[in-house]
Amino acid sequence: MKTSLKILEKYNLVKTQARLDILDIFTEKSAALSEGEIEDSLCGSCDRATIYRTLNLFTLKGILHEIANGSTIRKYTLKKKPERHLHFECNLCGEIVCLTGISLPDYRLPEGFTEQEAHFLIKGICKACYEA
Amino acid sequence: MKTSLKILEKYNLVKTQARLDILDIFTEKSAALSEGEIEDSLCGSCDRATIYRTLNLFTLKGILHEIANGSTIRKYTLKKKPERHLHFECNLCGEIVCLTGISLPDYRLPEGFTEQEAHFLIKGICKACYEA
DNA sequence: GTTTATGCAAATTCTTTGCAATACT
DNA sequence: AGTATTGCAAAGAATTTGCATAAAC
Repeated sequence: MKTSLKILEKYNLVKTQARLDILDIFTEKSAALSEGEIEDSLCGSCDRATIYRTLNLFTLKGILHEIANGSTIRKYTLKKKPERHLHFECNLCGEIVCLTGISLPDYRLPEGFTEQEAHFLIKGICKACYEA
Repeated sequence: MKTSLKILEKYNLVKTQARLDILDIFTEKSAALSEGEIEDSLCGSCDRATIYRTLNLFTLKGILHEIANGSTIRKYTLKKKPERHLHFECNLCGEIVCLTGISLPDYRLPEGFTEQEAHFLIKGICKACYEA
């Protein structure tokens, strides 16, 4: 069965075309995506409001994960385990990719602080842009 | 001489009241600030557009540093050395503070990737909220 | 006196919401 | 059939911009 369908079933969500289409994009692309990029990929087959509502729903359910980037445009990726991993945002092309396979730096929070999520973002020049 | 005045001189910027006032707030407060919070602090003595223009100018000049949080509201702090340090955002009160004094062991980026900035954001419950 | 910054208002961009129409179970 | 989702349009929030006025050098 298709991955996207499986995800909707796992989370007990109504299976609609919009949700399947949006999940398809995320399972195909490894980079983080914004609402606008999804809208472009779907070529108008799905309304902007629906995309926003779907992104919010998926984030709430834990299917997607919102990247802490320095911009006002929200970007999302499929949520992966382990939760704590590095993201790399290219200052030239703007792509945000997950750097899996890189061990995270270790740190200790001060007394009294409790960690719930960690967002590690490295900004710089990605391999593709460097070689271009 | 006042710190704010020194900063403007160091960066060769025209010394205006708005810039001094905004810098004063940053030197007094340790938490990251948004345009809205600065506007409130200034009680209308400075226009919204001016605050935005000033924040952008200071960021461009390297006086301020934009925090990579996951929200649509931009927050800034005075730029400190070392550039790579942890920020902690409280999920209850929303405050973002710099966790200086926490050492970040090294990590290695994959071949071909060049680092220009690192943004490490831990989200959770801050000490003040935990104790309240 | 010239250059640069500010204030105001309007425009842009990103995101959310109300509501009737449609799709899903 | 009944509930949940979508599309449309309008509203909202954050940020930027044009232009005349005011402040800084």
